[in-house]
Amino acid sequence: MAQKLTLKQIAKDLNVSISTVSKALRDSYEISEETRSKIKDYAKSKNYKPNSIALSLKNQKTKKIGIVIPEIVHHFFATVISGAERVANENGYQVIITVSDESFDKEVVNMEMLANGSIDGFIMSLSKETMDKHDLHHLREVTNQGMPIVMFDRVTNDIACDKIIIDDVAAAHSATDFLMRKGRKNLGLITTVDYVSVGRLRTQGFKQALTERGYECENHQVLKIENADACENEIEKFVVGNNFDGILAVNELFAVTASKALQKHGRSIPDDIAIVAFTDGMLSKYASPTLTTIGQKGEEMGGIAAAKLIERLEKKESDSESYETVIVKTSLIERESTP
Amino acid sequence: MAQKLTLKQIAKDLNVSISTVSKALRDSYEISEETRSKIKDYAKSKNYKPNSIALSLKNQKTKKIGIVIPEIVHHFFATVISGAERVANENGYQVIITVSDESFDKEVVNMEMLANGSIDGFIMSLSKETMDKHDLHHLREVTNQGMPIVMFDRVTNDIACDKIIIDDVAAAHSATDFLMRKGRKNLGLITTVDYVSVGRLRTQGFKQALTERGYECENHQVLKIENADACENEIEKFVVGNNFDGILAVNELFAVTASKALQKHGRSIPDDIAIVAFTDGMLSKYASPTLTTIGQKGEEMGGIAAAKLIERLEKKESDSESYETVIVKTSLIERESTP
DNA sequence: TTGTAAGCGTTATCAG
DNA sequence: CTGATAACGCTTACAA
Repeated sequence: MAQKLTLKQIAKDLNVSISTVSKALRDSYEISEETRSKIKDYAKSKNYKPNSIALSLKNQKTKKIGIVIPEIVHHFFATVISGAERVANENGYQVIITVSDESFDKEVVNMEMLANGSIDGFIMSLSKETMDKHDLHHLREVTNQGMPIVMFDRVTNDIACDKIIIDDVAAAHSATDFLMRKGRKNLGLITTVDYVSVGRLRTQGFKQALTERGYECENHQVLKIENADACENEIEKFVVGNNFDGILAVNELFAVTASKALQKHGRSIPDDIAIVAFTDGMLSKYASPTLTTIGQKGEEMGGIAAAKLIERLEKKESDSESYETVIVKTSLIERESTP
Repeated sequence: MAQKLTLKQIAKDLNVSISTVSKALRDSYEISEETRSKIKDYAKSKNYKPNSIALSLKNQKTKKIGIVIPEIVHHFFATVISGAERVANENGYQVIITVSDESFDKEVVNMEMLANGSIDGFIMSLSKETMDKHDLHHLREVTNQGMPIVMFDRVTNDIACDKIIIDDVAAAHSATDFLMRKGRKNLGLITTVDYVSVGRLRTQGFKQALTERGYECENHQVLKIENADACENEIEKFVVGNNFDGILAVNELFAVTASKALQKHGRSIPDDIAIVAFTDGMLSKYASPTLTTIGQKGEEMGGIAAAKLIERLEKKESDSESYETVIVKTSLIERESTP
């Protein structure tokens, strides 16, 4: 069990000073060709790798990015991580993941742990509880220290930072429009409670599309789900008890649940009732019938978030205190659940 | 943008020495009640948090665990991360995630990066390519340095480390048995190529169960999928072209694909043909019909892996060079795809 | 009770 | 061309 090789050890083994070793390995012109290659050969043969912790301390940067998400066992967030990880790696960064479990307290604790020098910046999506309480002191503390944050999906305008979102209003609007163009007139929306920003915005887009076409959007056409784990009965009652010919759902889970409930009651999809869902994940592709979805481009959002963050980390600080909001285009992926 | 607070800064602000501050904050008996509370109050008011990088360097331990997995957008691996992250956090550790994308080279690079002091130990599942080439030098290098590895799911016996697996042979055996007890006589297996350890072992369990009951397992009863991204046609041909009344699939994706192909050809599930799949994920719960599965307990495996690793990290080194293999019990979750 | 100094592994500055 | 020294932030003998 060979001890980890350090500059000191190499210096001792080769009877030179530590700084000579350091310089030789970094190809300094100050070191003679001879010693340089002697040292480099030795280092290579022993597979020397500089200690990244020491470098972090010295350089005051860790080359690590903290990702804070509400959940990891969730297709959308997993794709975001995937995209962020890829771009981070391409730029010599690594990602540290923490999960808030939709809890404000866990979000605070996780961010405090990471902010103590472990990382250079954050990529995050707010927990439900944080959005509900709207307590953002932990985020302010981080930005006040000069540590940049890039938010995605569930964001807030009350923190100075870059944001990566999809245009939820427009996407919901165009999906609703799509259903109406297919001749559907009685539309139902299955969404989340309003404090979840994406749910609220999608609801807004849905309603806008309806009123623009002169439909009134009665309250009973919108179902707001508080707890996704126990939504089955609610959704069944909603879709079966109303005379819809089209459904828009803000995520796959709500959509599949609705689809199954409808089929159980003998309704045919898409003939009797069409379904469009947000989030293009596994369920949509493999449900029966397959679901028409609005792709959320998680991979892309994650990649952009990482790129933005790294860009900010690497440019001379102090300049450009202007933050940007990137809106990632969504696209409708038509499958069997719409005619 | 307040600069990050350090001991040095506190010492200067309060006109004491750095070590006095350090000791006071750690409640050393050496420091007088008065200075101690003065320092602690000040630190608290300014929200001082020790720099974790400096601590890592000093203590030669990072309190970080590296997780190396083949894929992250994959329900099973996501659950493993979730379990590992939870247990790690409970013990004051954080997790750094890297993804090999099933590539040997990426696995090597990722592990080398992390092994340079960034983490205290690894939790990992081998990439397909690594299993295929069976080149394990990067793993040996890590263990030779005295850095522990805990492997899960896709493991090898050629590295001295703890392992967390399910009993794939037994699970496949009992699932096959289950189908036979339901009166099914013509069974098909959809599995992966043999170098993926779990695929090989599950195939073995399947065959064992058949021969024990006196069936011969002809080759055409086993379909080995090389590339999961393009398996649709292969699976369709296999399940439709043979006269099966039962199918065992080594993952959900193969199972759902088979299910849809069969339904397309007018076969009824489970009446004409029953299906059992490994991995209890989203697809199984929401497919039509819902799938009977063998739960793989990813969350539990991740938790055990983290616990084992942390246990090894925190016990006096040198002792106990004996490694353990934990076999996590699986359970059959019966749903609509079996009678 | 407080402070000084060495050390963790690096790099950078400056002296020899 | 090579080496000693300080610094990054923290802990801990040891000195005062």
